[in-house]
Amino acid sequence: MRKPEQTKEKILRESSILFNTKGYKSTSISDITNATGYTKGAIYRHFENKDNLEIQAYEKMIRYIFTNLKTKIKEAKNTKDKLFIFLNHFENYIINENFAGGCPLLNVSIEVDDTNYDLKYKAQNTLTVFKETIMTILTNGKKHQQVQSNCNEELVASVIIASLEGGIMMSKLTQSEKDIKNVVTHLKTWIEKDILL
Amino acid sequence: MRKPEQTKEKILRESSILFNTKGYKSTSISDITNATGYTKGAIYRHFENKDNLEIQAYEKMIRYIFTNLKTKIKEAKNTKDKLFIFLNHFENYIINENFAGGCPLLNVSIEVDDTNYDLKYKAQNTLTVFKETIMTILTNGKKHQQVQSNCNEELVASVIIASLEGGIMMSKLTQSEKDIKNVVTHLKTWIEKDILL
DNA sequence: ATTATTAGATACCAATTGGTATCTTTGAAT
DNA sequence: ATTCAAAGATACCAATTGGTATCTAATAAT
Repeated sequence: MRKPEQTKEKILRESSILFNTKGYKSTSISDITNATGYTKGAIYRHFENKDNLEIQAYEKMIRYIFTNLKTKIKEAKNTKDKLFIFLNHFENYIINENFAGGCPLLNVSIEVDDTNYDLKYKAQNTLTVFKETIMTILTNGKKHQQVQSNCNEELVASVIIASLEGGIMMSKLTQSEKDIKNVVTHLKTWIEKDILL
Repeated sequence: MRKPEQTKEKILRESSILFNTKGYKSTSISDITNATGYTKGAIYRHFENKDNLEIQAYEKMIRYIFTNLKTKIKEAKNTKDKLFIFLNHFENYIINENFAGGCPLLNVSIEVDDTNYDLKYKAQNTLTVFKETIMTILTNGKKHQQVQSNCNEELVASVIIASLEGGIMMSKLTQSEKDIKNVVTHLKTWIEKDILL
């Protein structure tokens, strides 16, 4: 009962967890063979090399995240709900058990240097999409008279994402939900007071 | 003309740069011999093992940072100046050329897992000191009627540090000062409006 | 000047790394 | 039932890893 598609999926699934917890460079091929039960032969049949596996694993994580996030945001009716869904999503990197290792974007951003060209490029793209997601919510909010007209979308996007990512870093380090919760609490008050109408 | 003290200093100096740019795990002993011009023999005479070198290098960076930061904060007369010095310090991780690799705390926090016990402990301690620095400024500010009496010091400390670290991550990734500047701009307005009296 | 000590260089080590070539097994098509 | 391409296992490879043992050279004490 051989199912090559399932094999590739399992390799991607297990290596994603390893990459996002141990780190990309620190995860060896043999770590992945141990986790999956497959051998090198199986891995190198489905992936050109380790770099390629890293990129596909990262893309799979991000695709999963955005799929979830975008549908939830679409379902939300007003600007406030949409923004709060965004906040809750990041809070979940710490609160929710099945996001082992925290935010994939944060992890890759810190780990990559100029030698990891492709992975860095993917992460840059992720950040752009995150920022644009928030900016679009705010711009649409303005149109529907739900956001203050003097709101600087780009600045707000920077601030929201930065706070959340930093909060995740702090909470992961201290193994406590305290900091990310402080951040989310503050962002919610700030949004209601200074951004929404 | 052999100066063992200087040798150790040079090894620490060069490896600090490598650890903070390439990453701790990704920096090999031979990277360090190349950078310093010394050989393995010299390194292992001064440092028990690589883990120990990593820790001493991290501690040296943090000690340097806190020494600078604390004197500057002490020199500042009022709460606002003290807090702004803190912000400017983090902004410098991106703006200033001689902070290659960004914030050592952020880098270590993301890289370590449970196997890097000592380094993780050091980073946890760094974060605590950062938070306490801000909280002390705020508490003293309250005493001198410069900070609003309902200010939640712990929350403000979380938010300031999280935003700054996240901003650094974003600016490092995009190789642009935009995000960290957005964050600092916002924090300054927020502090003046909602924290100071 | 000789000696003792220590700093640093050299030469090695086993283990692990990513990667490849080859072999065996599986399952679908004939 | 046989054939055949593809999936995955096995066995290898050179390069690199952190680490050690040993050797040489430099300095300080005598």
